Amino acid sequence: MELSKNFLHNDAEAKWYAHWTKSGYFKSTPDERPSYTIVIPPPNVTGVLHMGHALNNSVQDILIRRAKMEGYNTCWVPGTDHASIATEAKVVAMLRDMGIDKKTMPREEFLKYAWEWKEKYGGIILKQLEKLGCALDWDRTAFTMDDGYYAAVMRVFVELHAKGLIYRGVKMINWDPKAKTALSDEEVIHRQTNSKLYYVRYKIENSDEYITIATVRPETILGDTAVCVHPDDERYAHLAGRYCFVPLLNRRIPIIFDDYIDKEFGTGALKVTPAHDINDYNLGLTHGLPVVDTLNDDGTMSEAAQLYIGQDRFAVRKKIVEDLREAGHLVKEEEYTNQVGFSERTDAVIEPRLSMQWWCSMQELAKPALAAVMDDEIEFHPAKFKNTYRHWMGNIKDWCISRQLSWGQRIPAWYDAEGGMYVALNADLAHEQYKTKKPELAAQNPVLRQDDDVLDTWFSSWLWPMQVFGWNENPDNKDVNYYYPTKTLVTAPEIIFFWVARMVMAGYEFLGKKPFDKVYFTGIVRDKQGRKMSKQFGNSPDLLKLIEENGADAVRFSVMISSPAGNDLLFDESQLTQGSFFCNKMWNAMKLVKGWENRCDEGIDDANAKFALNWTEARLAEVSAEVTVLLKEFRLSEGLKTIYSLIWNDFCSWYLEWVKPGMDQPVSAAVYRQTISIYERLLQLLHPYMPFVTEEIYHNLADRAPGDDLIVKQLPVALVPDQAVLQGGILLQELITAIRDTRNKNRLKPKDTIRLWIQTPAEAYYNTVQDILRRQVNAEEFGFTTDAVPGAISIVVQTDKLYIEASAATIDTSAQKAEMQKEIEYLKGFLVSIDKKLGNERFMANAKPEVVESERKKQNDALAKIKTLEESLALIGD
RNA sequence: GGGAGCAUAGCUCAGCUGGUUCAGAGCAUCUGCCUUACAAGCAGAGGGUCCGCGGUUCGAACCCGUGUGCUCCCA
Repeated sequence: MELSKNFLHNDAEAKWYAHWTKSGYFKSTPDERPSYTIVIPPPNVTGVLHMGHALNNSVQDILIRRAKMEGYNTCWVPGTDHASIATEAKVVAMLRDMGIDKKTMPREEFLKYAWEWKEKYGGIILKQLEKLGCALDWDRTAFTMDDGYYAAVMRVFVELHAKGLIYRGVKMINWDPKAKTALSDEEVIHRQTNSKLYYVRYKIENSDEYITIATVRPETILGDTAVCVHPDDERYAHLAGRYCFVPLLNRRIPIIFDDYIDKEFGTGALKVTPAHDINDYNLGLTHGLPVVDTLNDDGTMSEAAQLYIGQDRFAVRKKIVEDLREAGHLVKEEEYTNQVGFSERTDAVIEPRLSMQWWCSMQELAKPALAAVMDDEIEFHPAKFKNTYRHWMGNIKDWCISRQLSWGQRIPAWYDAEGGMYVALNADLAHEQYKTKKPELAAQNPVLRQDDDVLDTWFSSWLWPMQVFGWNENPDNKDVNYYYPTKTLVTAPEIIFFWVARMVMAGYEFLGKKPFDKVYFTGIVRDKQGRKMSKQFGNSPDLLKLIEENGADAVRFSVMISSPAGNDLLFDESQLTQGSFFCNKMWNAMKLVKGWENRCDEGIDDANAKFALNWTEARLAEVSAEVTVLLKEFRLSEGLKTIYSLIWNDFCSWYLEWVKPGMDQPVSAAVYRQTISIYERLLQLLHPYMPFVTEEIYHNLADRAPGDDLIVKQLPVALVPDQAVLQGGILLQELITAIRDTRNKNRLKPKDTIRLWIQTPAEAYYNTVQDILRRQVNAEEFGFTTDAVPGAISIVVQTDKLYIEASAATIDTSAQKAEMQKEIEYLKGFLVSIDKKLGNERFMANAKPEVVESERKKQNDALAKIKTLEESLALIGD
């Protein structure tokens, strides 16, 4: 078979993903092996794959593939989230493009369109995960609006309601005037905004005096029902019991006193608008103020505002300032920065609004969920997020779960004509309740009206780790028992409250068990300038294009290599080239090794190659152990760096060069076989990170029996590396590098040969490596000496002396001397610091014995080396 | 306002339990090589006030305090 010059990622990716799927490697059914389960953070059904997903899903895929190799029965469950607000917005927009107004159609018809939209576009993001190579069990694909899932949400609602943990009530909520729905606190993003602070004066009743307030929202003046000052504020003490008038409306409102007021802010007088500010609302409750709701649900002024009715709040803000100015009520305005809440989904400015909504009481649910994380029954990685979690959980507020939308699980509450309410799993059961409660009226069989609202999407996704395994149908089923609790949740810190915390609550509340053992929080993907990648910014590259052009492995490599555990990663497209270069490097190494296949000779017993083999085996054992630890600690980026360096430096740059036969020379069959074996294990180590290229090369290295695929190959037992062998390898590398450096410094061309003489007490060692050494430094002659070689360049490696003779060299003895002197000086300084330490009583008394021992060793080594260097230096002459 | 985190080579970051063979990696830079696996490569090199200041310690990039700058979360 002719091998291509480079690794061709497009062919390999399509081929191997199809093969893995066909072979059923992604599928999982419970068996006798231990399970390793991950549920995907369900991406938004409206979404397309972006860099955040690439990171998140690469991490999950790495964990899953590694677990597979460790013998676990792995199950990675895919799925999507119905994303109430976002999806509804998309469908409404689609209808508008078709010339249809959502308001004109009944709910059922709208839902029909929504489902059509979902069927058509909802699977796109999952398809894209295939391109990334994700080993997902596609047969288990779940959706938060599936029938079974829907039923689970209903049950949870009804149960929590029965326990009194879900209730209906009027409270101040976050209103999104664009989506026309309530939002939870978590869906509001606070941003610092440049605003203006307007000073407006209110006339005092029966007086020529005015009281001046400061506000950033002058349009809410129309809803004012009091002016409030601090009881200790002497400026206003004389106004006790007095009234003033709302400008433009001349509504008579009281001046009230409350120590909530900050005397320093503005004028120390606050206008109170209970309908449109949470703090004002609370003041209103304390002081029994009326509530005047001056806004409609779309952010225009309501009838109650009396003025500007039907006009948008921001237009009115401008207008009312002009009108106040004209009427002589505007005292001054100044620049001011404040925090303004925006809708996470629509980016509309949030209106605090009093509204009847459904609430989930969180305090009780939070207790076990908080304890589980604090006690590390659920481990957070990195652990710093425990603080964030504790803080939120400790100050938890009730959760507004109703949304004024159509797309989502409709709230299972029914109302009768008299205002009675029946919460039940379905309409029939609601009717049953009605009949029991009002038998006389029920005889007429009236229609009960179902609540129009749907539930917050997170009220369904908090059941994700349970319900994807059919918890609602039977909490004791085989899948739940086998896969739950899941092993690791991989997600972004931004949804720690939205989702992670609530899943923990749901897990304990409904199943009595945690939903996952560990949570790994990835960083946020940022661009080169450090900005968070987002659609709005347009700084997120087209991931599918990146995969198409560079290959999925290169994309995964670039994302993982720059992704330190729990820290943000700065993504730079130039990192992609490093990934594809790496693929290519491995491809070429394969070509080299394959080239030996027909040059094998069973008769060759190559002692030097044996040294190389032993050393590489030891390195492989050493690094494998390191990688195991790194992966366990979620230090995936470091793991990848470690493997990268093992393959590129140790295997390609050292080992392959050491065992490479000369031109047209035969190669020892044993060396060939073991090289293949080593390469296989290297590929296996890398496979979780870069699945396609490794599988491709694995199959190119040798003919494989059906089912012998890298993805399912079990990791070999861990071996303990031989330290002496490792040291021998390091010495050899130092020798080679030192001699090459000397060659460079003396302007020897690569083709110029040298004669090499070694003065060492360890000749046996050199005998095992001399062929390698000679070839690597292009030495035509090699031998031992007990004395200095006149006219040769002398260098010291560790404590051995090397003499290099080269006819082509123009030897620069002064540079050589300078270098040696420099090193001697350094070593002497080093020695002084060690002597100081060893001579220090307190060091000797306090330091651990092994530290003292290592200092002694350092001392001896330094002394020996100084001695050698000084001897060499003396021989150089002038 | 409350909390968390970060500051190490030109850039991005490692550096676990304090111990000069520990100041490191990758990229970038410089020098020499088209050596038949790979120029998408090979070989070699240079580069740092470990943010400033103070302290603890026999010993500090690491621990403590403080200042400065930046980032994030919550209100």
